[in-house]
Amino acid sequence: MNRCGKRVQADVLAILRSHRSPMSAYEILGCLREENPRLAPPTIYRALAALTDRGSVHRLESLNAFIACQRDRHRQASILSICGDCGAVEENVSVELLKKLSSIAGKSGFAPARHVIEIHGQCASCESA
Amino acid sequence: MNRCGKRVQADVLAILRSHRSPMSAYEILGCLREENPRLAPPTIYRALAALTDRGSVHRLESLNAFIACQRDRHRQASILSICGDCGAVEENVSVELLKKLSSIAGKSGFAPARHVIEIHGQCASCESA
DNA sequence: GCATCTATGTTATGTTATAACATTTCACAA
DNA sequence: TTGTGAAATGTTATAACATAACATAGATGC
Repeated sequence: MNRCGKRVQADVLAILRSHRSPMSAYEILGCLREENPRLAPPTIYRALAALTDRGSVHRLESLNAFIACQRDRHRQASILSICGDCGAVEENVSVELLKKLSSIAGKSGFAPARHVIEIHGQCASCESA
Repeated sequence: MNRCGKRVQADVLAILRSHRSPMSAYEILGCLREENPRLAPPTIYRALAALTDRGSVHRLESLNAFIACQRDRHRQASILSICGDCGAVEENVSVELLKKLSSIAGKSGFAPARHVIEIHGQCASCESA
């Protein structure tokens, strides 16, 4: 039974792509329940796990929320800038910064595996408003 | 009634300092309830909010957990390296990295206010083991 | 067909966090 | 000294986030 899982993943991704700002798993669940009222949290969380594994979706650790990847598939960690006013998230990638970060952590012998980089602040349009 | 609040904060900080690895709010609550069984979650969360505000405690966003600050008071954001094996957290500060990060986010006009930088991986001693 | 494997569905519950209101404490003035 | 108000804390309840554990359904190979 593989088709259904892919279906849920596609639905979750479509919903996330139609939003500029992050959504919680339960918000996504709410949307999908309009079509299929029997959907339960584990289904959503499984779909989100698959999507984040492949990099199509990013999890915002500091918000407990999710957003569709805004760039081409990249295996590098993203730098996610989160506007506290409008909720919009901007995604950047910087190999150079990740290198520097790894070297700072690596001074003590630490071996980095996953980077979480989130910046809270105000986006350009909210700031000028 | 100011003394009691400070008291709870001091107790929370003492417990966090006696642990090398992060603790969840409910783990802290469990410890403090041995002394005072009537403590409730909001009391702990209020103490943690005060402590994180002053920088004595850091919140690990990707773990929903807390750890005592390992350095002198610093107003800069920390780089927190989290060992997935033993749970130990190492704290680093790098003004240079924060500048670079701010400049990357700032290219689009984003104004950073709070940085969240966490690295999951393996610490030196777990790696060599 | 039927055994078995894996994905998915389903139920229940665990974990994290906070809203809303009650109570206590304390400062300070009448 | 007692009344009043402000601020901290206590208390109850519940919201929000996440997963364990088991049931069921389809696919695949025998």
